[in-house]
Amino acid sequence: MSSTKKPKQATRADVAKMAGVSESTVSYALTGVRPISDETRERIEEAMKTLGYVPNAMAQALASKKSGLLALLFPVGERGFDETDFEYVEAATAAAAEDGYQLLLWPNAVEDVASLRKIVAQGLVEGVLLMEVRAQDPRVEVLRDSGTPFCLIGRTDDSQDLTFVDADFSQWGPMALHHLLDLGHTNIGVISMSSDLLEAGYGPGVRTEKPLLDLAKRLGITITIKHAKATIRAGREAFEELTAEQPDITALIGFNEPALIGALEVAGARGINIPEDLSMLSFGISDEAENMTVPAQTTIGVDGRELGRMAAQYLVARLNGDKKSVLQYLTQPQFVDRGSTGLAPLGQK
Amino acid sequence: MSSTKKPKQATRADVAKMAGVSESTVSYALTGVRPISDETRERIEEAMKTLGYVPNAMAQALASKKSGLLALLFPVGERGFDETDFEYVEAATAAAAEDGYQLLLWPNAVEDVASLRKIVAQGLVEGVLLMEVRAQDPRVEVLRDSGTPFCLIGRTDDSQDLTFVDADFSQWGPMALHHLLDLGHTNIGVISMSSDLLEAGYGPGVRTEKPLLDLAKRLGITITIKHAKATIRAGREAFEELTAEQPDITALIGFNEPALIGALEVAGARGINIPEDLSMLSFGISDEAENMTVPAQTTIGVDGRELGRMAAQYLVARLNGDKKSVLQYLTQPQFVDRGSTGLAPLGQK
DNA sequence: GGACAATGTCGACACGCGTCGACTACTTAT
DNA sequence: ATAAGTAGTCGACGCGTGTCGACATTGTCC
Repeated sequence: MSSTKKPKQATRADVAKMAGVSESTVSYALTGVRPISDETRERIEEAMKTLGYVPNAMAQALASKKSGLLALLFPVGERGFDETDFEYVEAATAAAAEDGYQLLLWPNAVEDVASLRKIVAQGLVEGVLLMEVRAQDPRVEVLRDSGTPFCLIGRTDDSQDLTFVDADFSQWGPMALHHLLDLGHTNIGVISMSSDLLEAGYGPGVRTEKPLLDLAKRLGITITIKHAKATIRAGREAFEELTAEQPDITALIGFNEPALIGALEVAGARGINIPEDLSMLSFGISDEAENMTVPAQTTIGVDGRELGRMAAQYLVARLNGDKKSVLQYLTQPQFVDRGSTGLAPLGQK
Repeated sequence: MSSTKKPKQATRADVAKMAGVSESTVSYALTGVRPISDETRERIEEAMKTLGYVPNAMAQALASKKSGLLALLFPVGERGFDETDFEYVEAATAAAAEDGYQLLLWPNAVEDVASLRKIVAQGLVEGVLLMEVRAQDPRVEVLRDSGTPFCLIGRTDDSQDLTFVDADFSQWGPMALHHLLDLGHTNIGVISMSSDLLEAGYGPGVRTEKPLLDLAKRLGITITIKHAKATIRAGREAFEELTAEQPDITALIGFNEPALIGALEVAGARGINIPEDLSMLSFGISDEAENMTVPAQTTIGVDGRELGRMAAQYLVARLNGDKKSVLQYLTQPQFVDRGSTGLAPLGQK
């Protein structure tokens, strides 16, 4: 019967005693800060193995002032996690691990500044990764004057002094318009994210729409935007409203994955063929989401893995004392043609 | 210019000095373990406030052997997070917070037993919550003989000695069958999750299918199961195969949200009306997902919040020294009628 | 032969906190 | 008046590490 008693973790003292050396020698064998003879090292390592010794994380952290922990502030009660989020969480975790750091997802509401302040003050984590950053984000201020290194995934309006990685959303609209204009589309509908998110200053929404609208005006393209919540149902309604208002649109840009699926459903039910009758182009759909829409969507998006990896690396750079250099990174949009766009049906050549 | 210098955190010594008391007095003022005069307490609290004192988490943990941290092992490289997962993560976080614990999501692959062993050995977390539990899960053994208290969300095949919360999946199939049989359905299709998950021993799949098939045989109901990956595309294909093989099915049970959406799309395109031509019933769709399907689905599922809350509470109970009592909880299935089932079309009355 | 550096090891202390034992100044029961 | 508490406080120590200074040993270069 395997008793589930508390198997008291062996300590450095135990290892030292068993190996017949002093405690500091054990330390140096572990860290390599000072040379140790191969002979002694072997004895120590054997003792560690038979005792199942693992250094106590908290004692290590206390003594060295380095916990090896990074926090990824994990938004709760918000827009849910989509595939892209997953991608960069995974990539950031892996990148942090490569540098010897553990990345923890710390559930925390965006508004809960008090908890955040306590988290960084109690010194458990060495650095913080912030996602779902808003245009004006109260958390940034807290982090800034806490002295804790941090890196944003996204950015605030006023971020020239900050460390961040973000997608270059300003290019998404123009890139999409040029592509569609080349195909002859001059009347384009957009199904974007909910107005709530925009008003809260959600970066991807804010930064994308304006350049898109500005360029459309310059190019003489008619744009009609519908904002929808991130549900299939909302997407259906948005598509119906959109086509009712503007029956002549020949192309649709989607920036809201669930809503896009809803739009596709309605289009399918109406016998609208894609791309023959209607071109479709989606923002921000990840590779994993490719199978989530039928037909697959031609996409302008971001490499989530790249973002996550860069974020972790920037943060680690700050931890390693790089206080001076500007660490800011904007990923170029990725255009993936999956055949959901084609020549405009009226063929104005 | 707000300098971003390291504002060295005040320590207990600083507070003691400013308040003119000993360090231990500061401690007792904080913990209340021993009485402190109101007068001194006020001086101390004022000092703490002006110094911005927050106890150092690692020192506290080291001295008290209590870190106040719980880990929720967060599966990476797996089936993604769905809405229900979110629900119980959120609920568990909240429940843990109520008992004074922080719940961290610790990204960790299910197979990465070595990391897990290190995590619990280094003593950073006091307890562990395990999700995505498999029928045979190597992590359980590691936790068991590490002595770290843990609680499963889900269970293994051999879990009579373990602490867990889980949905009572064995009831889902029978409940669904009785409901459908009452409506006159005797030929039922099922679109379930991918075979990969089942073979890996993914509990919800395994525990649901057998009772469903057994009861169907007893009742003389024809069941045809298709396994599909969790994508809309796979759901479309599954539905097409299913209806090709069994053109006479009058009801469809879905246990795979994305695939279900795909099935709905195909059904819609074929002009199949729900529930007039085909009844549909879904397993495990959460309230949040209600808007993700059109029409909304009649559902047999689980209250994710309840699960998460119970899991956290059970774990905390173990931490508080409750070693003896059996802490195991199976949630009753929740039936929510959203009108997607109706009388079988052939009307065998 | 001695000066010097490099190698290998030990002891002592600090990190910031929890907590035990002891001590003082009272209060209450005897 | 004495014993027996109780409230309030202090000093010392321990938690398990990292790391600095000191020391002994060995090798190297003139």
